[in-house]
Amino acid sequence: MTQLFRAAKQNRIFQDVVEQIQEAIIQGHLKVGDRLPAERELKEMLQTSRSTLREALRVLEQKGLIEIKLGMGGGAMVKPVSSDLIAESLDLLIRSRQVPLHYITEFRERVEGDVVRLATERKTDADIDALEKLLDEARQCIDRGPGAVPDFITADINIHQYFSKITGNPIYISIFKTILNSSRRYWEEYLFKEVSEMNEDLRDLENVVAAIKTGDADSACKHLRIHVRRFNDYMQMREQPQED
Amino acid sequence: MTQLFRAAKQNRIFQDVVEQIQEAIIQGHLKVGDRLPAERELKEMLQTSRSTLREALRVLEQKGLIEIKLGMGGGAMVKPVSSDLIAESLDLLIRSRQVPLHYITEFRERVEGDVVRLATERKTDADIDALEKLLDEARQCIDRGPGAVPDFITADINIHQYFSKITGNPIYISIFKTILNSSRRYWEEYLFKEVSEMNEDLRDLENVVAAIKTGDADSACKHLRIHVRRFNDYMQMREQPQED
DNA sequence: CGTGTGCAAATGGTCTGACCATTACAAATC
DNA sequence: GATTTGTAATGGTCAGACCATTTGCACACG
Repeated sequence: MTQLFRAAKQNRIFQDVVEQIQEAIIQGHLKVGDRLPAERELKEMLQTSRSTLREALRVLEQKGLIEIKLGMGGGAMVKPVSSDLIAESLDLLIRSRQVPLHYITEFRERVEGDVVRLATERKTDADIDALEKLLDEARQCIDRGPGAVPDFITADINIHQYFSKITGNPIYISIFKTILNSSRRYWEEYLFKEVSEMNEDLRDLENVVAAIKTGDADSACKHLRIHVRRFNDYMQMREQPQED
Repeated sequence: MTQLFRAAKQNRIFQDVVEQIQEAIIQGHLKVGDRLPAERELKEMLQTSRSTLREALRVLEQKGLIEIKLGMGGGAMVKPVSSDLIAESLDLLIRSRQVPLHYITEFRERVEGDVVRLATERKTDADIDALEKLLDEARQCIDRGPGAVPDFITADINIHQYFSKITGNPIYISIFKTILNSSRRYWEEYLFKEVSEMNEDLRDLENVVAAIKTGDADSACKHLRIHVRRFNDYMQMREQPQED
């Protein structure tokens, strides 16, 4: 009765292997950058077959805990846990349309509104410069005409993403990186069919940046929320044109 | 030149298989509840080996796209994409301590503050009843003495989680489900060593619920933020007692 | 007729051993 | 010294076998 518990392993040995390695990483016994033994060694240590071990490695890789390189000197390395892990899940959520658009919008409207508040408090002069440069890029895309819409969307995303970067909080940064990139396909499909809409979008963002610059958090938040809400309404109108 | 592109498959055939099946699911060719062919059939259709196919299935399973059951009549079923997918990523983030506690707290303080605002707007009488019942459970745990601390924490988590449920927004629900459960280990380690602290915690929550009940969103938000901040400070003091 | 029991088939899980493809490094060659 | 070539380590793939679990059906038994 010395080792209490251990060795249940339901069915599914590979799950057991996953948990052992994952725990070793989280507990710090395996540090970032460490290399796991080669598969043919590891299978001996774990007393399992190579196929089973490899299934476990696939899971760990998908979890973002390890990275596997090919060839001699390759193998499984422990990866730094990145907030980007949240990305794929959110992306799947949005792409599979399991979550109605209005929930995504509600989340974005409120949380990003809060983000620009934080950004207003924490901005530096360099941040303002960077934002104005990004606004300029967007402006140039509009001048280049309808062919530049994808670039305009990219510039738009960069601006929104920059707001979260100013907060310095990796959770905000990661969540917005995901939600913006996942929403991109909607924008490409439904928005910016006319130049006026690009101008409207740009004007909104200019207002937000101006408010951040002058330190008016309420105004920044307000303009951002109006902006998110308005373009959401455009998309919903065009997604379900049966509305009256 | 009829099939343009297809069949690049770098190295890593299983990746190719993952993408094909994933795309079929997202595009809707495979619907929720559909069963994939048995492994021995699928490997023929994809012209690959069973081991390679199985590595692909492990990845899809880890992504939460399919669920695999054992035995006759079992096999891989397409699962509804759940917001719970975000959970594991956040959990890994928090557990591996890659993100300093104060960022997590900042995120929680602000976003959960917003959640209780929403909850104040959307609550029903049944919600208030449920919340007061949960408060009562927490109260009873305190009466049961120090041994009931784990139960008290569970009750505490349930209350916070209920706030997000009232919003009805699956993104909020999923994010808080995760962040609360992941934080549990901190609370168990650092908090509630004395009854007074449990009482303090309970009083805070009672204030929030009371504000939600009377429809005072500002008050609900304020009390919640104070609460989150205060207990964060407790934890940080005890985590790094070298501070002066 | 109803019921329970056990067999059989389908299916995922594991194992073995082989071979291929890629990579790094060292040795040989110019 | 630079370039080429070989070699060994390592992950990727494959084929085929057997095991464990589950379901459903047939058959025996009451």
